[in-house]
Amino acid sequence: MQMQIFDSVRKKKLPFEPIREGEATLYVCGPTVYDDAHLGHARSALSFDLLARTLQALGYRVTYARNFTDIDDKIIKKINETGKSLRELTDYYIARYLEEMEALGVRRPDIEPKATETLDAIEAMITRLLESGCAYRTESGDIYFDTSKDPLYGSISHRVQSEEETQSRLCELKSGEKRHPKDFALWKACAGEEDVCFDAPLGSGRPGWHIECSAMIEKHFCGNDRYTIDIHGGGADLLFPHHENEAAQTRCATGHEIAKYWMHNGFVQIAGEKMSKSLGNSFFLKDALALYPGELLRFYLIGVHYRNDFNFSEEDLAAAKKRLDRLYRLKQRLLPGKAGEADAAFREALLAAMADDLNSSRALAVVDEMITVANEALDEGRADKALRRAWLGNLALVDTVLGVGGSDPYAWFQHGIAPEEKERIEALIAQRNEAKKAKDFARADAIRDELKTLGVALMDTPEGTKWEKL
RNA sequence: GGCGCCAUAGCCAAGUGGUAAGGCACGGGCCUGCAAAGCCCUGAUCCCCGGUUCGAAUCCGGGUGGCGCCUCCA
Repeated sequence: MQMQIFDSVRKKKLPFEPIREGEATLYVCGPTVYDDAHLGHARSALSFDLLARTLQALGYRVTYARNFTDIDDKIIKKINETGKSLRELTDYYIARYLEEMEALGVRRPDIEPKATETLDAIEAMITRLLESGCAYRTESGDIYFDTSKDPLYGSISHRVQSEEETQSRLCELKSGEKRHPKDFALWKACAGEEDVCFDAPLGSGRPGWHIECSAMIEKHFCGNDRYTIDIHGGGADLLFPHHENEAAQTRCATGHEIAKYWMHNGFVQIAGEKMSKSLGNSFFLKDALALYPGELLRFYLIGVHYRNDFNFSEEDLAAAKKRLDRLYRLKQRLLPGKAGEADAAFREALLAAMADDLNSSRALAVVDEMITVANEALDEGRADKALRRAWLGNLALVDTVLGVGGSDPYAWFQHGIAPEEKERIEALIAQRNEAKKAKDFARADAIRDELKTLGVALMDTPEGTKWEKL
């Protein structure tokens, strides 16, 4: 099956033709670890988790890297505010990030490079840029990339600067500082006591943000003479200037393009507005995960195509919960039982949706239709062992490709119930069944109402009474 | 100011030239002691105007509305 990818530089869907047959190399811009992750970080991680899973399901050998920016102005600011060490602070947020991503079912990338562990490659790349004249040093000791040296600068974001803008801004530039408004720092000279500096042949200082990704990619991937990696991903806000700058650095330092395809995920919005740290309207994952199962958040978030904006709302989340419940009810009907091979037509439809630029929304519709067909056959008593095994196989495939539906259905419906509470609920259900047996329906209904006030819904089935936490 | 994205039933959301997937909610039905669950049935001509075409939600032009990038940002 042919994977189609929407390339955000060429702005169209293209067949994915990797640098090396049967392999796929992926690099995604990860978080700057100075604060808790929010739903936007989850969206990005989830989008590219789906990409990695899909490519794997299509038979590619995937090498996936996602970085941690662990040296940056904001991190330094926070260190100075809190009195913590750089490592203390960044290790803490990295651990939190990884925990939260795990709760969302995001698989760990193969490579998780940190800026502070890539200084050798960063310095090597800056040195090359200085030697080739693509970078220059200012009086203060900072090193800047000279965007005017790259004729292809702007080709990633399609941004062309107007002459006027360039002229007017140029006048404001102080002498001794950067030469052009679009030039950006590769290396920042040590700014004193409050700064975090590394000793380097370039002079004591620290790397700029953009150079780290280029250096990491060069360090961990080899590519061919035209591209270093197949796919570069990240949030839509990184297209400019971050990715433009990355591309320029790599182009000037190595003579080839950094990536063959670029993919950018849309934003998570709260009440129709972009959620961001600077706007102060962040919905942090730690708060979301305290309220909802990670798997539900995942299911909710992948219900919208990755390139569209996602508007978060509690109502929509509740609807997503009901939709996922349906999957787990089917699974409950099929268990205990062994999963066999997934149905060929189902597999084809699911993978076709995902291979089409990660159409997870369509993939979920395929799953819903499968659930309906299975329930229908089950209702009509024509579900033989082979069918049941295939359906469990389908659900296993959904778990592999989409990362949802892999939990135990009982655990799913009884999320957050304490053992003693569970005992009490089951005792009440036993009493109700006694009453039902004695045809004392008034008492049976009274017990059901009592359970309802505890947030427990009952379902009488041929296999006994099932219950769910609402 | 420059550049870009989006606008589909009450809500969420696929669909990128051939006469509108799926989910939630609503209503009706089957099933059930009654429910719940499950299944069946029921709903939109796709923001507005104009154009291209045998044919457009899908292409082009012009509006209106929302959002984003241009500074750190997933």
